[in-house]
Amino acid sequence: MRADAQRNRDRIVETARQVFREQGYDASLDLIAKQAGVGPGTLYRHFPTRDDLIDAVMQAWVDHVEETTEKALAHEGGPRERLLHWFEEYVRLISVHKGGPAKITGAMGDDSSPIRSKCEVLQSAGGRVLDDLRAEGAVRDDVTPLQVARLVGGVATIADSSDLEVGTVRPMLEVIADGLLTDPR
Amino acid sequence: MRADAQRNRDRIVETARQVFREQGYDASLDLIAKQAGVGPGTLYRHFPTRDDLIDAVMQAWVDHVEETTEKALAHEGGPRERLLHWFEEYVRLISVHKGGPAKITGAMGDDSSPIRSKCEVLQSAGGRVLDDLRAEGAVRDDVTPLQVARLVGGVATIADSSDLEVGTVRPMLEVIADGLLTDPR
DNA sequence: TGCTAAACGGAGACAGTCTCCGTATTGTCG
DNA sequence: CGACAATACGGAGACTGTCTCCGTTTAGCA
Repeated sequence: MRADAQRNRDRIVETARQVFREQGYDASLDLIAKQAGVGPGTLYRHFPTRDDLIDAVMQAWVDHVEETTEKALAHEGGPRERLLHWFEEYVRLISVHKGGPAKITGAMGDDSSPIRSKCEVLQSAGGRVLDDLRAEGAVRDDVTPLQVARLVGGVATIADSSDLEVGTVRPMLEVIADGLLTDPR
Repeated sequence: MRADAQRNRDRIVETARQVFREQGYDASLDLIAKQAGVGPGTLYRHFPTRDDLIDAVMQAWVDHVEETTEKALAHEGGPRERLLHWFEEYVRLISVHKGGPAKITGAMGDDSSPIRSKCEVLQSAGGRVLDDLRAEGAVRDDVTPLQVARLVGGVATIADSSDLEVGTVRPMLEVIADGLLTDPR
């Protein structure tokens, strides 16, 4: 890639990161272009669709996901405690941007989604948490990680669109956790 | 209201019902106006916001909700069976139009939403199902009907945006149900 | 230094939302 | 019946966002 192209690409991604954080994923792309000091054409050449741009923006976020997963796996406590801890981290992770929960949860299980690769990190993270608990016989095994992701993602989506406080989701996550755990609470 | 105003209002609602069913709730309002044979100004005078129009369209749907609720309350079977039956009916009800689950679940608990009155029917219906089960001591009492609506609405929202088959949601609803029920399964 | 492939960027086509205001219709009252 | 408010209509157009085309510029190589 030519040097100027690389420079512009970087500026667009950096600008997009800020604008998305402030205004959500449906912010105007032309505005992002202008703010980055490039023409709309340049933005659209680098990122033909909105999702392609979101994908690029998420690169740093992916690292954060991986780090958080490690911590969640090492979390102390009983199965219920660990499961809930992961759920809360998960909601926090996908809610960093407005509209994020819907976007990410929607992309899961959709092989053709441009941001699918990014969701995979999350999905495998959830899979690991679940596998660990399953190995102890703590959670039922007739539910797939994808289904769990959709359950928790659904709650996060509603919380996001209704501007609910993060703490508000806890009781709902508990219901899901209790529905998944095998042993009596 | 003047006779011509009433006539136009009716035509707009009827047209909107069809267009929403075909294209979802984000269909173009100017197109609905044109299709109804009125100017955009007329549509916007009758319905200042999109939600106001959706509210009017939903009037017939409300009757359907009430009828379905009666049946669900009369449904035979154990607590788990009855709860799940209601969940499935609920998902079906809010998913009649594309985008419906997000729209309806988002409006719940939002006192200022124009479509709130319509959601109330659903909410009280859910409350009745839950109350009945609670009276038998079958479901935990530390979870509010609103939280249950959000849990189930979340699943419906994801299913709607991911174009999932209706049958696909059953396992997820089971998790929620099991998380709510008090007795061992 | 000159050339060419690569990249830029902005004008503008297109679509949707929503408003303003001149025009038309309704229904009432003398 | 006829006229005159009050009410309602509707479309032109302002505004915003998406996305493309193509004439112009620039990087990087020989």
